[in-house]
Amino acid sequence: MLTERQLLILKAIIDDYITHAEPVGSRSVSKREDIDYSPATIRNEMSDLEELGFLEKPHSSAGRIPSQKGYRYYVDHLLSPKELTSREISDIKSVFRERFSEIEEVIQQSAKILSNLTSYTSIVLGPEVFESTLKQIQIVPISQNSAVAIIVTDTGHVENQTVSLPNGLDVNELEKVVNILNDKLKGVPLVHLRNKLTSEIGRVLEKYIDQYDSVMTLLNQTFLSQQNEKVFFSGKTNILAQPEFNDVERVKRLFNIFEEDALISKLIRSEGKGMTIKIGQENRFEPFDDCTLITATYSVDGKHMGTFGILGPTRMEYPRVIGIMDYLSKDLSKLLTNRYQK
Amino acid sequence: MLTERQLLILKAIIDDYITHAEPVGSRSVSKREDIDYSPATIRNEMSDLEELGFLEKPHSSAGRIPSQKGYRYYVDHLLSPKELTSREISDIKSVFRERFSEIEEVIQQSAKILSNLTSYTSIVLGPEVFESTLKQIQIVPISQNSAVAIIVTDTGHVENQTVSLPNGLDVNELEKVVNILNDKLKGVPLVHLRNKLTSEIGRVLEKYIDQYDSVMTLLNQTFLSQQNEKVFFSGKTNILAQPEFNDVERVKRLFNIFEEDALISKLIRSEGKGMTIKIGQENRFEPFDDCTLITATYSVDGKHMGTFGILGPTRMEYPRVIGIMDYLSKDLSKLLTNRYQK
DNA sequence: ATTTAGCACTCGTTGATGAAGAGTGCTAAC
DNA sequence: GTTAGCACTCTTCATCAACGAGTGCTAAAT
Repeated sequence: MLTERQLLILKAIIDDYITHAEPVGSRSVSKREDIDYSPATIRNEMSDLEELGFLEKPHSSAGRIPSQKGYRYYVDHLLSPKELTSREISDIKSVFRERFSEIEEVIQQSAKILSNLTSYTSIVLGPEVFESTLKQIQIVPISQNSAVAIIVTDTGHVENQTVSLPNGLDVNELEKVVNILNDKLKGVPLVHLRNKLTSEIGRVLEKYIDQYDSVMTLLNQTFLSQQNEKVFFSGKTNILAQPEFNDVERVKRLFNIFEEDALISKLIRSEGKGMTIKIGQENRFEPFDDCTLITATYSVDGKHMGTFGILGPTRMEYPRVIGIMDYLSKDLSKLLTNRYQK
Repeated sequence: MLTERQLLILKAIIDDYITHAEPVGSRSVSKREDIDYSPATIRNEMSDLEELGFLEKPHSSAGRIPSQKGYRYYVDHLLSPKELTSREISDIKSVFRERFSEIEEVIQQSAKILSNLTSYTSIVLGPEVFESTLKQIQIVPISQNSAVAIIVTDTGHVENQTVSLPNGLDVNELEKVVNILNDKLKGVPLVHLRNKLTSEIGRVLEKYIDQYDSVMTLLNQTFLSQQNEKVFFSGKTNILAQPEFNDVERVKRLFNIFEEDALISKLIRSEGKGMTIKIGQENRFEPFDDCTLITATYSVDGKHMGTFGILGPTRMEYPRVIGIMDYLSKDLSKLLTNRYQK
C-alpha cells in the first residue's frame, strides 16, 4: 500500500496537473505549502510512484503526469466532491425555473447548463421511452393515402409517425379502430404494444372491422416505432479549449464520433443507477482513450428515465464535476417528478 | 471587358485552385492542354487579372489565387453546372426509396446525402410550419395538473407541448373545448391561430364553458408555440478535411456557430425561391468570410416549404455542387408533393 | 505588336546548429 | 531517512543558410 506521504504527493501532482495541464516537476511539488520535503525527496517518491504505475513521464527530462491508474486511484480514494458554489446552485435553479413546453426541452436545458458549468462537453440521452406506458393513440388522416399516427405516453412524451393508409379505407372504420386500440391498450408499456397487437387486439379487430388485413398492416407500421433515444449535446466546442485537443486530426476524429448518435447512446447508457466514471481506456473505445466520461442518471418518481454525461479529458476537474453531476441528477429528478408524477 | 484569353486563363486558374488548394503559378497554367502560351505570356495576363481584382497573391513569390470577385465572376459567367453521374443519381434515388415515418426524417436524410455527395457540410431547415394549416388539435391530460397539447398540420407535421392544467378543470369541459377548437380552427394557418383565438373563439367559448378564464390561459399557452424552425446538420466534420480549416482556432469558431441554431437559420433562410450563392463576405457574416454558402429551396405542390444549404470553403467545387443542389431540390420537392398533396 | 526567353529578385520552407532551461537520477554528505 | 550538488537528458526556441517556386522586367524573336 501507499504510504501517507506518497498519497500526499500523488494527490498534489494530480491536482496540479489537472489545473495546469503540464507535467509536474519535483520542485513545484516541494514548494506547496502542505508539503515540507526537498525536491530530492519528492523525486525519490515520484520515482517509486512511477514504478507502481501511478505516474508516468512524457520524456526523461520532463516532470511526471498521472497515468490512467493514477487517476483511477485519485477518483476512488483521494478526492472528495467539491461543494457547489452558491453561484453554481443559483445558475441551475434559474434555468429550471423557466417554463418548459416539453420534457425534451428540460433535458436540453440540463445539457446546456451542465456544459456551461463544467466547460466540458455534455451529452444527455432523452427519456427512455420503452418503460413508459400508452396514454392515448390517435390517427389523423392527412391526405388520400397518408395519415399521422400519434402516441402519447404517461410521461407526456409524444411520438408521431406518418403512415400510408390502405386504399379506400373508410374514415369511420379508422375511428372505430382507434377507439378499440385506446380501449384495449391504455396503460400498456410501449415495448409491449406490438405483442399485444398480434396476440389480443388482432382477434377483437377481426370481429368489428371489414378491412382487417390492411388495417393490421397499418398498425404494424405504426408500432414499428423506432425506439432510438435522442441524444442531445451541449458545449461540443468546450472540449476544444483543452490543450489536449490542439490538433485538428484529433478534433476531426472526436467530432465524427459526435455525429454517430447510436454509438454515443450506447457508450453513455449507464448500466445502473448512480454515477459512473470511466477513465481513458476504461471506456473501451479507442477515440476516448484520453477522455473521461462521467455519467449519472435522472428519474421520475424513482423510476429510471435517462442518462446524462460529461465528456472531458482524463485530466478532468473531478471534484467539481462530480459535485455538479450529483447535484444536477437529484435536482433534475425532483423537477421531473414534480411535473409528471401520477 | 475581359478578352477571350483572359477568360480562359481565369477559368484555368480557378479550376486548378479549386481542386488543388494551392496558389497557381504561370508555368502550371501554360502546361494545360487547352492553353498554348508560354509562362511569360500567362504571367502578363495574370498580372492584368490581378490588377482588375480577379486574382490575388498570398505573397510576392507565390502563384495566384482567385479573389472573391474572381469566384463571383466564375460562378456568374464561366461555370456550367456539372451533370450528375449516374452513381450520384442512384445514390439519391436509393435514399429516397426508403420508407420514412416523418417528414423530418426525409429532411434529415436529404441533409445526409447532400453532405455525402459534396463532402462539405450541409444544413437543412425543417419545414416552415407557419404556412401550413391546422388539421387537428388534441389535448391529452397526463396528470392532475398537466396535459400535452398536440397540433397536427395539413403537411403531417406534429407539434406538441406540455401545458399545465387549471386546477380542477373538468375532463368533459376540456373535451368540449377541444371540440369547439377543432370545429372552428380547422384549416386556419398556424400563424393566425392566436389571433383567431382572441378574436372569435373567445366569444364562443364564453358561452359554453364555465371556467372561461383559466381555459383561455391554457390555450394561450398552447398557441404560444415556438415558431423556430429546426436546423439539421450533416457532415459537420467534412469541412475539416479542407486545408483551409487546418487550424484549431478556426475550427472552434466555426463549430461554435454551428451550435447557434437561430443564427444559422437566419443565415440560411433564403429570400426567395431558387438557388442562392453567397461567396465569402457576401454572407455578411465575418466567420463565413472565406466560406461559400449555397442554398436552394424545397416545396410541396409548388408551395415553398423550406431551405437547404451547403457550406464549404470559397474554394468550392461549384459546378458539381450546383448540379447536385439543383437536382436534389427538384427531387425532394417531387417526393414531398407526392406524399402530402391534398 | 505580340510573344517569349532569360535572369535577377523575393519570399516561404526546410533542416541543421546551438544555447537555454527544466527536470531527472545518482552520489555523497548531513 | 533526508537533502545538496552535479552531471546528464531532452525539449524548445531562435538563428542561419540553402533551396525552390514563382514573379517581374528587359530584351530578343516572331
